[in-house]
Parts: sequence; C-alpha cells; structure tokens
Amino acid sequence: MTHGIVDVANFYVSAERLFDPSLRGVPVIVLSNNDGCAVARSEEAKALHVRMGEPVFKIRDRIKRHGIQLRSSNYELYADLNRRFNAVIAEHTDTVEIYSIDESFYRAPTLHNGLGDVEAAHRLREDILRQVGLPTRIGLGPTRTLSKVANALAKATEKVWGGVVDLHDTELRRRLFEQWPIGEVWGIGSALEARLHPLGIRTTADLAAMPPAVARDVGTVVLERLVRELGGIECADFKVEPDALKATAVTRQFGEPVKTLDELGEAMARRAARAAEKIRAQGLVASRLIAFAHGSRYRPNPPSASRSARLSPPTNDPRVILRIVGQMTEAIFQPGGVYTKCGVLLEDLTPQGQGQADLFATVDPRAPALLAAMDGLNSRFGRNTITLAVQGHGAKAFDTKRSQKSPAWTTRISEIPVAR
DNA sequence: TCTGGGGTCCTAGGACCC
DNA sequence: TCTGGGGTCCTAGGACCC
Repeated sequence: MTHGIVDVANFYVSAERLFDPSLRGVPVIVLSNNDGCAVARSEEAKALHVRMGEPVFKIRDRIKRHGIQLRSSNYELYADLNRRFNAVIAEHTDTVEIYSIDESFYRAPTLHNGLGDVEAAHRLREDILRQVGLPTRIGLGPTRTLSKVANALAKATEKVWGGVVDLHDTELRRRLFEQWPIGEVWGIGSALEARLHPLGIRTTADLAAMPPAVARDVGTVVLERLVRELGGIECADFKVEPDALKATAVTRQFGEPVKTLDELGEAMARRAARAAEKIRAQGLVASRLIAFAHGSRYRPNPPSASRSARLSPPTNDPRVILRIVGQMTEAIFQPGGVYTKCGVLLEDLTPQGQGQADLFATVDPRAPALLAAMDGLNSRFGRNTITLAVQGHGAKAFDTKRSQKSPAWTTRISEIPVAR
C-alpha cells in the first residue's frame, strides 16, 4: 500500500500571488482574521524571520523596512482553489481524502498505468502547477504517518529531490529519521515533546524504536498508533467519504472592543445565525448549544463566561437558537467588562429528520419552508440579505477587520480579473 | 493600541444504575 | 475497626492538527 499526501507550498500566499503578480518575488504575509497575526508567509518573509502566528504589531518595523506586503485572509478564494487542485488530483486517482484547506491524502497506484509511484507523483505536481498554478510537495509512504513525514522531508529537500519523497525504503527511513527531530513529526506537539525528551527520545529514530506498550504508557493510544505507523504498520483509516460534521463553531475577535449588552447581543446573534446557517447547509440539526464571551487575555482580569444548553428537539432554526443565545448573553454580560471576542458552538450534530421526536415540544410546521426561503435569498443575493432583527443591520465597529483583503477573483462575477 | 479560527480524539472523573 | 462490584453515560479539559 502506498499513501500519498499533497500539500500546497505556503498556500495562502501562493493563492494571493496567482492573481496579483506584484506579489511575486517579494516578501508577503497573509494575516489571520481581524488582521492580527501572520498565518502564512512567503519564503522571502520566512527568510526575514517572520514566525508563524506572530502578531503584526510586533513586526511593524520589519514590515516597513523590507516592504513586506500584507494581505487579509480571503477564504472564498482559498476554498475555491482547494476545489480546483482537488479536481486535478481526482484526475489521477479515485481515492482522494481532503484533509485540510491545503492538503489532501490519496492512495497509489494512481490511474497512470505502469508509472512508478514516485514518477506518478512528479506528474501530479506538474499537472497541479500547470492547471491551477499552485506549487506543491508530495510525500509517499506505506502509512499515512510516514507519508506526512515524507511530505515534511520533501519540503526540506525540495532543491535536491524535486518536491517528492518516498519513505518505503527502511534503510532511507533509518538514515533520515536520525536527523529528524520528534517535534517535526505529525502528532507530536509541544506537550508530548516535553514528556519524551527526558526519556532520551529526541529523534524520529528514537521514537520509531519505542516499544508500542511504552508509547501507550507515556502518552495515550494515540502515541502508540503513531509509533506503529512510523514502523510501517497501518493504524489510521483512510476516508474517501468525509465523516459527517460533529460540531461547528463561529467565534470571532471584535474589530473594536465591545462594552455594552446591546452590542454584545448583536455580535452574539450574528455568530449564532451564521452557525445555524452552516449546519442547515449540511442538513444537520444540533442538540447542544454553547455561547461564550471574554475579554483580552493579555489584560489583567478579563471578563469571561459561557453558558450551555441542550436543544430538544435538536434544531437548526435560527429563531430558536437566537432566542436562547439572547438569554445566555444577558446571563454572561458583566457591566463594565471590556469584551474582545465572543462565539457560539453547535454540537452533537445529527442528520435532520433522523432523531427521536420530543414528546412535549411543539415544532413549527412552516419552519422548513421559511428557512429554505431565507437561505435561498442569502445564497442568491449575498450573505445577510435577510436576517433576524436581533442581529442588527449594516456594518458595525465590532465586525472583524479585513482591511487588506484581495477580491473574490474566482467566485464573484463583479470581482473577476480584467485582461487588457 | 494592536495578539486567529475551526475542527477531532482521548481520558479522567462524577453521576447514576443494578 | 469494619463500609461491594461492575457497568454506562456524560462532561470538562487537554492535546493535537492546519
């Protein structure tokens, strides 16, 4: 068995460069929501030591001195490009598993008869570059974990090996693992790294040599599986069909801090309405609702509170959800508090019309038609064409800032590029 | 002044049951 | 002094990922 993983190099930056040639060859960073942190960096920006997740205000001088270009996140664009490069992968294999916005697993052999896995991977990279314009790297291995490690090694060795690394060969694994720190391995975060170091486990070779029972003892069954996978034994499922969504969240920092119950109520209602919209789009209903609001953790004694409730019967009706969120907001709000973020989570999601009916609840028989009409209008004429009154209307100071956003080049007819 | 958002999985421990 | 045993279910919290 061969597992492959394709990842797009510096995806958000590569996406921005696709439609804005002035960004090519210069340092670029793409910012998180609210234009707060660097979440993607071009190679030139990495060379200037801009770190992942670094707050923008801390690197203002470097941005100015080196002319680093900034862009707000443009998720419509990234989601559309994700669809496009996965369509190319699907031309090569019928086993694509979309893993994240910029990575997809697949299984070899691909549909190229007679080509070796490595040769076919090079062909796939070329096709994605030619058809979509995005640079990628591919890792191959007998397990998903090994393909992820191979992918990381493909980044590090791109100049030598051309962006494809295959870790089937145990001798090659042995050699490379000696040099590869465990913190770089998929599944080893800072906490596990800190527990493993005192045990003398520092390289991937050390990790792969751990007896599985010891791994389980030090960590959990997750670490045990990771160690087995490093040894070439498959423990993870491959899923062409994505699992149904189990929970969803809409949480945002405010553009400007919020100090009144009215504003917090509107901000909370907007997030709740968006969360309900998201699960309706998937035909799901929620059984559990959580709302929270808090101040800045970088300030002394920030306000912070949350409330949760069961939804019975499970629902995706914004009228029901917003009413409960409104009550929760009143319970959460502390007068005098300065709030910087709030959010709504919907959990225990199940397919609509499948759950047990609630004996004592009355369900509005007209709701499906009403909600379908709402969603139809908002999808046709743009988000928030029609909303519930408690969401307020128009742009507000507390809305998320995206001051450097590029146009929706590929998904909105009014914003497509013009060629002269 | 300014510090992202959205997921999944696992475990420990409490509540409850017979 | 001595105070059962074995389950299930739920939740909070931690860890990880991109």
